[in-house]
Amino acid sequence: MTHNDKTFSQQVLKWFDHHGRKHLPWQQDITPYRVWISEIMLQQTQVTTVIPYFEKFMASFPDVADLANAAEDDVLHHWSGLGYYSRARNLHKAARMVMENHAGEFPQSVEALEQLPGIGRSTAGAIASISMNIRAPILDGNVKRVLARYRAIEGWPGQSAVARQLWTIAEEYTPQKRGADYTQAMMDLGAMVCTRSKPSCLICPLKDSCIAHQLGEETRFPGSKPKKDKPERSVKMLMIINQNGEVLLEKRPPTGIWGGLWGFPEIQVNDDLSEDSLSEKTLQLTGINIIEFEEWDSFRHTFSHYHLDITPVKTFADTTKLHSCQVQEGDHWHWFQPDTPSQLGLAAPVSKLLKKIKQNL
DNA sequence: AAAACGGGGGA
DNA sequence: TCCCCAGTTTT
Repeated sequence: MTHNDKTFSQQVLKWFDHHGRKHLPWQQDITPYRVWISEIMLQQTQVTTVIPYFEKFMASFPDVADLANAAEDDVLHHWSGLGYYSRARNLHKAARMVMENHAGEFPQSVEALEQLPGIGRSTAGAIASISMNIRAPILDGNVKRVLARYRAIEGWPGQSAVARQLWTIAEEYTPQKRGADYTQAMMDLGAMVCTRSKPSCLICPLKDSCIAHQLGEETRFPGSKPKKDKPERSVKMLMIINQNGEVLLEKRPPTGIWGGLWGFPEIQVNDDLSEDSLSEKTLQLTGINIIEFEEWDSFRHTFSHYHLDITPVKTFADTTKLHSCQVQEGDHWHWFQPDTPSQLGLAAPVSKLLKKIKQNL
C-alpha cells in the first residue's frame, strides 16, 4: 500500500466518523442475514423507502431459517412495491440453500457467498466486509461514482474493461483495518456527497486529490451508458385530397405505434419508389387513383425505440374514377374536413401535417 | 422522458 | 463475453 492509498481510506474513515450514517436499522444487531437483506433491498431503492420494508421483513422473518420456511408468496408479499421481484425469489431460494447446504450459517468467504442466487461480487463484498470482518471491496453504484471521479476513469462501467479498472482501484483502497466502516463510508460518501448530479465537492474529504474535481468535470464521470442507436424506418404518408378538399384518414390497428389513432394511409419505403409504383400501391390499398404528386420534405419522428423518417406526399384523388373507390366512410376510413375541428385521436405528426394542408388549401 | 441501479440469463 | 432485462425513483 502506498502512502497515497493509506491517506485515501484514512480520509474517508475520518469523514465517516463525523458524517457517516450509523443508526440505520441494519447497522444495529449486525448479522450476515440482516446485512444481506438490507443490501438486496438497497440495490434498487433509497434508504428512506427501504427502512419500513426492512423492519416489516425482519419482524416476519427474523432469521434465515424463518425465511427458508416461508411460502414464496409470503416473501413476495413483503416485497411488493419494491420492484425487481425476481430478487425476492432469489432471496427465498438462497435462504433455502443456506439452510440445506450450509447448515444455516452463511458461508464465510466472498467466493462462497457469490454462489448464492442474487449475490454478485459487490453484494458478497458488502456482506463479508460489514458482517464478517473480511477485507473485501465493494463496487456498487455509489462506489463506482466516487472512484471513477477520484481517478477520472473514462468509459461506462457497464463495459467489462472499465469495470475491471474500477474493481482494481476498489481493491487497492480497501484498508486492512476498519473494513466494515470503510465499506459503509464509501456508500455514504457516494449517496450523500458524491451524488450523481450536483455533487457537494466543497465538503468532500477527497476534494484535494480528486482528479475529476481538479478538471472541474465531476459529472462527466462515470461515463454514461451508450445510447443504443435506434433503428431507422421510413414511411410515406399519403395525404389524399378529394374534390371537397377532404383528406383521407385510416384508423390504425389497435396495437402498435399510435394504436387506434387515425392517420394517413402509409406506404413502407424500402427501396426507391417510383411514382408509378406509388400510385399502384395506393390503388391496391384504397381503390383510389391518385394524380399530381407533391412530395414534401421528410422529417424525423423519434419513438422510444426507433426513428421514423416520414415523407409526406400530397396527392389528389382522381375524381373521374372515384366509382371504383373501395373506401367507405365508417369505422376504418374517414374523409377528414380540415376546416372542422376534429374529435378524432390523431398522432402528433398527423395533426401537424393536417394543419399544414389546411394552410395550403 | 430518460437514466440509473446489481445481478441473472440468454445470445 | 456481451447484451438485455426488470420496476421504481430521480433528474
